[in-house]
Amino acid sequence: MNVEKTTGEILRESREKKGLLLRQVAALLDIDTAILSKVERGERKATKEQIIKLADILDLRKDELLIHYLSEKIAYELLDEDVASQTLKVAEQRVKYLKAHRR
Amino acid sequence: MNVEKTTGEILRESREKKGLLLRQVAALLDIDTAILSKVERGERKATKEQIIKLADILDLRKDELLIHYLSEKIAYELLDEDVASQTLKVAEQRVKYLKAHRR
DNA sequence: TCTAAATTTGACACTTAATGTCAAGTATAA
DNA sequence: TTATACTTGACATTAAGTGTCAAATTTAGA
Repeated sequence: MNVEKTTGEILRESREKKGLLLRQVAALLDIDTAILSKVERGERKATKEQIIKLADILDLRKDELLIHYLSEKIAYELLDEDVASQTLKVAEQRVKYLKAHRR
Repeated sequence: MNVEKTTGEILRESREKKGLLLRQVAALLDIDTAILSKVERGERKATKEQIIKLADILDLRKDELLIHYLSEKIAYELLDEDVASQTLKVAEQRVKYLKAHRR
């Protein structure tokens, strides 16, 4: 997983590679061009639903894009914590525990 | 790190061990008793500031409690994703990358 | 048991963050 | 140029987070 590119960069590159305009993709997402522009430049975050649609529109692997997007979101949430790495390790254990003990 | 207890359970146990009342701790946090009750029972999330104050009030290690709290928050955010574990692994790489390349 | 204190519950108010639109501005390229 | 694409910033709307209050319930001691 490429951790050096932002989700926005991936989206922009993919869109340009397909020769699509912001306007066109935004229309498919049913949002204003301005938002998509901001998403691609990292000024705004997309919603999960938009990411899923974008994967479809841009022929990207849905799971990969989702992991990219979610991990970026979480990384930014924790970036200012100096316990960030430990938190993520514990979070992994928690997820494992919670999924096993699903009520 | 104990991943089987919720943050709320830890807070309640610690408070009771000290013989403090909800009313008393809530007053120190400057919130209504109702909120603290809900936090301890997992019906509401505390804020980060409240967690830090609680560590002080209840003589808990601040970093440990914070990791507990943050990891729980993140685990719940991802619990419904079937890419949860992968996301957390990638998030770790991201944090490492972002911290190294801090602008 | 009685009853006072502690806790829980739910309706609601307030604030902040997220998500979006719009229109005017800037950049690009034919 | 000038038309098209993109960006910017002010603002509106909506959703989520955080809180209060008062009534209901539970708990524990006399």
